[in-house]
Amino acid sequence: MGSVPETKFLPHIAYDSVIFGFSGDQLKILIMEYHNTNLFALPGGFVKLDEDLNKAVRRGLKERTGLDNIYLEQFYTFGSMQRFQPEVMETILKANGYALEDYHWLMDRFISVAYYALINYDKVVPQPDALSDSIRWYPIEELPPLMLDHTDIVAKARQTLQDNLERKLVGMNLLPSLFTMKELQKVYEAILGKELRRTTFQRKMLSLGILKRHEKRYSGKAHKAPYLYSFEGEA
Amino acid sequence: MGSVPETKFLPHIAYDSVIFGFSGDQLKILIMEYHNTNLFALPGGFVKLDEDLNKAVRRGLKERTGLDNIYLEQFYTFGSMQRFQPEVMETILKANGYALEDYHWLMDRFISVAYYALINYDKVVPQPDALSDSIRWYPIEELPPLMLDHTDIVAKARQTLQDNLERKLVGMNLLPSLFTMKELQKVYEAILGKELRRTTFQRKMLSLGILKRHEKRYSGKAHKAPYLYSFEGEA
DNA sequence: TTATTATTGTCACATAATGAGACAATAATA
DNA sequence: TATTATTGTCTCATTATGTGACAATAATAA
Repeated sequence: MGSVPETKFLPHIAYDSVIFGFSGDQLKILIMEYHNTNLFALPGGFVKLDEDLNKAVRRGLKERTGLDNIYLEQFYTFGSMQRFQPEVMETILKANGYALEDYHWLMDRFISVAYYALINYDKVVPQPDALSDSIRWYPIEELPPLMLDHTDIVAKARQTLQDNLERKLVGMNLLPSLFTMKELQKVYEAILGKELRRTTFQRKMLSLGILKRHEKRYSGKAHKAPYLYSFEGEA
Repeated sequence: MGSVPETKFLPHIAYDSVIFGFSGDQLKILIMEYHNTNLFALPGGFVKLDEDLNKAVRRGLKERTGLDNIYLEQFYTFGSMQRFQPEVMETILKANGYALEDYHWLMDRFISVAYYALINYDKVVPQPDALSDSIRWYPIEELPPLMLDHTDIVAKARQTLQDNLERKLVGMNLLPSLFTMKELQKVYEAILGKELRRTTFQRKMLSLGILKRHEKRYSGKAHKAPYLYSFEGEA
């Protein structure tokens, strides 16, 4: 759930986004907290009457992250009756001083189309919306209790990300344009939730032929400096 | 699009189903034709106000195929503005003698959640609905022109089926409970749209440890009879 | 200047998976 | 009894992956 409408939106249809970033060797996602409610939720929003669904999601992502051209993938649409809990939205609206009559459409049943996004953590300054007083990164393993079925949505996003890890070149979207092999490996490990063998991983990545090798990065540490890489087509 | 409402449905939300069957070494899907319109479409329907999305789809599938407990997977939600063509629905309603005023909600914009189903061809007697005079199997390679974005929906269904072929044990759902290795191979070939090596395929399938071998099938042909197999847990 | 340390890039070998063909077994027919 | 088409299995080559060894090297310590 997200911004309160000034224009008209399609009733009963929402989207939620699981926005992944990578920092400190951890996979993280953006979570919002609503004013004075102790309610945590995925960033989401609604679709304008004459707006493409995908466009609506990109619009919302742009508002929240400031980023265009994000890697974005729709992965599931949640439509069970269990997610219909009007008292939750009522709590949020009341806590923010909105009159229920004006926003009654928000307390109807919603079906939510869920997307995940992969972004470069360092490029983002998360922006809360009108109803939430904070939006910040949480390690995927240390999420607060989320409202409605948002915990399920996160779980399914992660599963999909794992399934797509080889098929689509997912790793690249979570890193800056130049990175070391070790950093890339850490991304894969964070997504899969398990450790990988260094030599096997390195051989595999190089054999794909999608990495371009650049000069070394001198880290200041007492050991051999690693090469920097970029993905072919970037940098 | 599908049955005309007697009870109330969620506005703006529809589902479409790509129902796969396998017959004559070909992958086929069920396509409806609307009365007197020359319009072809995927079987679909709407969600009751208090009904789970997934339940709604199973309900529709049961009506159309007579089958319960179908293998069913949601794969994408289509929400572009391009799919909003009220004149198409107008044509269908007029051709069926419905008053537009009574069904105006059908001419609104719809977002469609798409599912694919895998069923045993021989167990199905397709049932048309109130608006369509026919529903029948078409080989996936020989579809008539479909209305709206249904051609895209079919293409995405097939792509998803291919992607899932190894990860999920998809083949089993398209065959009767007893089948030969060659029949199983034909299913895989039809889904992938390419031929596979007999010996490699056979070795692979047997190594999975999910096939149970039964007595041979004597086909009456002048050659060695193949074993019949079932999937572990069935038959 | 030289040894030490941690990490990197690469190689070598073992094991597993897959591609490709050979061939015997066999059910019906000639 | 020979022939035919197809099946089940085997073998060998090729490719991919698991696992460890080892030299190269950037900074630090001696």
